[in-house]
Amino acid sequence: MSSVSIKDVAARAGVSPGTVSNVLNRPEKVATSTRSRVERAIRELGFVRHGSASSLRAGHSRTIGLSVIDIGNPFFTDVATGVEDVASERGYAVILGNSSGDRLKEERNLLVFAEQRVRGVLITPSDEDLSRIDRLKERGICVVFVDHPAARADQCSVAVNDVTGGAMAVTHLLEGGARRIAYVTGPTTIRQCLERRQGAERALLAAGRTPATALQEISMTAMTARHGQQAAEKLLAQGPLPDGVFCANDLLALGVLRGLMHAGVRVPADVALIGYDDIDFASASAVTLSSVRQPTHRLGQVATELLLDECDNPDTHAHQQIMFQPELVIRESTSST
Amino acid sequence: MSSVSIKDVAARAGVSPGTVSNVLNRPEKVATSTRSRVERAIRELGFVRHGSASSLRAGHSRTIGLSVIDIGNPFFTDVATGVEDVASERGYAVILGNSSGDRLKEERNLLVFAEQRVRGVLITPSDEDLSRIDRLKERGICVVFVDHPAARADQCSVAVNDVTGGAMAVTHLLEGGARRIAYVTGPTTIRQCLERRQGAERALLAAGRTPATALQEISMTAMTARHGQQAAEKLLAQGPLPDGVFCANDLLALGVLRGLMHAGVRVPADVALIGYDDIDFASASAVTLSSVRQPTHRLGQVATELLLDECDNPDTHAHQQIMFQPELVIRESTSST
DNA sequence: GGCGTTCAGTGAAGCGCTTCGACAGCTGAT
DNA sequence: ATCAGCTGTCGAAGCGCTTCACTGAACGCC
Repeated sequence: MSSVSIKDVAARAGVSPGTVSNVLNRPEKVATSTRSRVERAIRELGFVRHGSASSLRAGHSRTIGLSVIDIGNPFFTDVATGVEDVASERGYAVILGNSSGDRLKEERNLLVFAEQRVRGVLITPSDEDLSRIDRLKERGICVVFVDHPAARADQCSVAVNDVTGGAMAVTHLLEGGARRIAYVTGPTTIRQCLERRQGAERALLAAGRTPATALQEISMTAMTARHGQQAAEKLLAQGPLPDGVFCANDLLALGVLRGLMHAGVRVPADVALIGYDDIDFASASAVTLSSVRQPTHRLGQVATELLLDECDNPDTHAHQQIMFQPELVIRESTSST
Repeated sequence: MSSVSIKDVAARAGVSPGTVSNVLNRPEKVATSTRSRVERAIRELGFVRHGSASSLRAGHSRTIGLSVIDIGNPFFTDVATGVEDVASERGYAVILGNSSGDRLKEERNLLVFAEQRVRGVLITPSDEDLSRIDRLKERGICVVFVDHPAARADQCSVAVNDVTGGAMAVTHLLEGGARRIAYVTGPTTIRQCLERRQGAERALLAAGRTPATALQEISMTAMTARHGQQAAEKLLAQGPLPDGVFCANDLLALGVLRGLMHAGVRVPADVALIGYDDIDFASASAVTLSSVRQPTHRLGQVATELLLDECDNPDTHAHQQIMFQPELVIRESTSST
């Protein structure tokens, strides 16, 4: 059973193993008649190239590693499908690693990638210490950052501008007539949360407002719907309600929405509400949720293209730090009409 | 640069390459003092075992392939994390393949798996023609079905009982006092939709009702929130409202909820509503959604354990077709109190 | 002291593939 | 007739590892 090797194919086609390898890897070097003879033998024997042998000899594999923080998060899922699309189209396999934000797990994943001698790695780093990334590069493995702008010019990255996104959201609230705005966010150690807040402040300044007085921040320990509901309760308890609420992600926003509705607050009539990420469920809630959409799928595609370009053309490759722009999605929760 | 091989380690530790290999693979065969000397050399040189060379020689790799229908679906995402957990704990890498329900893409993924000589494959088959699965097994690659009960005894599988789930949901509606029940479903070609309906009918019969008159089916072309909302509009247009609605998934249910609320129908006071899958957002909606939860994460874990057992102990391994039971999750949308 | 036994470690063979220098056969220019 | 320049194919070397038959040394035991 099984294990048809290149030799068997060669014997059947009456050529040498080297020629079979040429058919596989540089078909243009082989005369048409020989080629079709070999191809027939391959089909007849059901030959499948042995990837390990191939990459052992060739010195590189046709796999890439993808290490993300949480594959359960729709954001990363979308990124992953983008990666998968491009990779599989180019004949690459994707090895998935989920770090759960755990430094140790991430390191273990990177080790697995190194053992598999992946061609390159796509990674959303789980923290700012990038020494382990350098170690990969010393090994000759290309690395592209995903959703993390590279600080260095010798490093590709793709990310989405969170400052712009925050500004868009708050500008939209202001244009809808909001005066006092609350920013419901997760842990302030998260870069995205911080930058979205910066954007919010920038929007207030641009509208001639003072962030210190016009913006109230509610920081929660996690970014789930449950925490959003708690945030709403906090808002309700704290005295006069803001008339616009910007949440650092949609889950928080859905929680806030639920909390406000339970208290009889009307959205958007009493309070306008906007989230971030535009997850599927933003358009499924009782009051559909305005949000800021990121080109997640494209993020994965472009990251993969950059990575494969860097691998295939190490000399001509120009490192790029690509920053995508988010997009405002207006729905019922901010449409006061 | 880089590329520290087993030979370099051997030279540094003053042993033969074979001994280094033993330290890596059968540490108990090596004297403690030698072992620690080798381990130090490994650390000092930053040696990383070459997976391709290893699996070429050993005849099998430490990777498994996971082919799912839609990694964007939270169901599969949860399964994937379960798989990843077990695999990475046992030192296996997971190669991800997304078929998007496309037969061709699935076949391409399986080819990639075969080239990588994965140890085994976990697959949610995208259709019922399983000949390509047999071809894999001829190659000596173990296969475990995920969310698809195997019809054959020589094949492992894990799945969740959809008939039971459907019955649970409808029994719950009946116990809450519902008399006329609507089943909002997706395309009737989907096995899950059919079986959940069978469960619904079984529950009605058990309660002494006639499915033909007590159950009204609304079949939509897709299972999204938008389609759910359309289903609600259909229900509203069709005359007397049912007093219980069972949806084949949560997205449909959220759409129905939204459609009913917009029309001023109170949930659960006027209509009780239950979904399926217990996605995160079920507990985040304006009226939290009762649902049927499946042990998705566990599904992935168990599937992987079965697979690795079959790989590691081909002789003693007993094929199993495991059927998990779903679990009822009661929330506001069915709590008439 | 000779003998079997166990324990540690050796080293060569070879997994299936790619690569590259060698070479045969041919064409067309000299 | 000779030769340079191709094109197409061959075949051996070797990628880094595991495996296994083997060698020595150490240790009782009669």
